[in-house]
Amino acid sequence: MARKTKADAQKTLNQLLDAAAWLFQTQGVNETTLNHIASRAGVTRGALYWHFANKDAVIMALWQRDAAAPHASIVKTLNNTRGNGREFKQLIKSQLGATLNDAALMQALRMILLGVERLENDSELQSFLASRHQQMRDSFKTAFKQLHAAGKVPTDTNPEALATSFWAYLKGLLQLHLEPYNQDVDLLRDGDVLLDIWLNSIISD
Amino acid sequence: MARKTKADAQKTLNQLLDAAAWLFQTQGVNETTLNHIASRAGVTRGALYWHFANKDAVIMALWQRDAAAPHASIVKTLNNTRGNGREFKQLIKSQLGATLNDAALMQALRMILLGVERLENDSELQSFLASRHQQMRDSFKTAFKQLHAAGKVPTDTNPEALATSFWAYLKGLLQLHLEPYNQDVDLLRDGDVLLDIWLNSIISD
DNA sequence: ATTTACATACATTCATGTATGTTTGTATTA
DNA sequence: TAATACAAACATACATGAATGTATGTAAAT
Repeated sequence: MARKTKADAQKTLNQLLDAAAWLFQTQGVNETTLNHIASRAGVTRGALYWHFANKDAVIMALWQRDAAAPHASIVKTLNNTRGNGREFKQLIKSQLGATLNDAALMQALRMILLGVERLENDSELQSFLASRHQQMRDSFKTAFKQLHAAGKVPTDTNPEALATSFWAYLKGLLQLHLEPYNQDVDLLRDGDVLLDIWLNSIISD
Repeated sequence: MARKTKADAQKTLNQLLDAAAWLFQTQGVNETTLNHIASRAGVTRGALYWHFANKDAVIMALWQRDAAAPHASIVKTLNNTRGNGREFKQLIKSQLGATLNDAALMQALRMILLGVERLENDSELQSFLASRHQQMRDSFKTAFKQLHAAGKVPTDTNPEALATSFWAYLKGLLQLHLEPYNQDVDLLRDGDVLLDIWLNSIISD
């Protein structure tokens, strides 16, 4: 009803994003309606439509707030990787640990890895997500090219294939971790072991 | 309008499933409505509701028709694996190839790997899919226990962890293959190479 | 005074589920 | 074997609810 101060408005915006993140995680993205989000944030859809154009905009804003910085950091780190095997392994494991412990980031990841189908949609969100995926894939490619040049990975294997392989492995692990199906996969507990299975078999120190 | 013979009814049932599979693949499961399915099958929702209780029932019927047999075959084969490394690798690669070339099965897989979010839903479909996942995971566990007992995998690593690792890898590869994001991952072309990266690094002949 | 930051109200569309109607295949009976 | 009853295999119609988007109202900050 009453107009809020600019700080208050920013606060409700964050409350909307918090509500969205929580709902996306607990009931899924597709099952979450704008009314759910607004209600849980203690406002009406009017407020939501003031801050966001639609649901896709909420999703992208969530990414910007919670995942953009960590994502950029990881990409940058990977791109700066020298061909040091031990360092790379350490880096991956610490980054995974940090990711798993960042609740907001994990919610964003869950959203991306599990929550978005949208094939033909050709929406802005679609290309938005595609570009983030591409950034990660590319940074892994350059990292593995470095390792390849330094002779830390089997030289008879295409470094791009290795990058694809590891990227698939990472996504698969996160998938298992996030899926409700199997409760026995817990990366917080077994992440290092599982990563080592791939890393130590492929990359030398 | 008119009543059909029993064979005709079975035909429309299959047409409904075909339509559902096509739509699930091209527009996604969540975006596909019962009306879409019925229209594409050349009938009305009345026919669909005659054959299926709801959308979940359609999904499960699709699995039964297209994926149940291959799935059971793979599970059985894995469970019967002796600790022969070379044989296991060959088996995996041939099974993946057969899977990729089975269009109907791939549609079902896409549905399962990409198309179903449904977390809290606690539906029959949810537990249905969970049980198939469990069957696959379990069969990989027994296979890797055999390989472990035969000394074909690093004996200092828990065979269950190896099974989880490979299962994650497989799911990740299929994910990359199916996702619209990256067109450059094609398992039909690179599947053997990518599988070998993991298999040859972990399993000895 | 004007614009911000919402709440409220409205219009519309769409998806689901169910109820009912209709035709014809099929079994039953005489 | 022909008439009849029943049920299968749908189509049609309806009732309902939910979600979206937009338009409008409004109180306070600036």
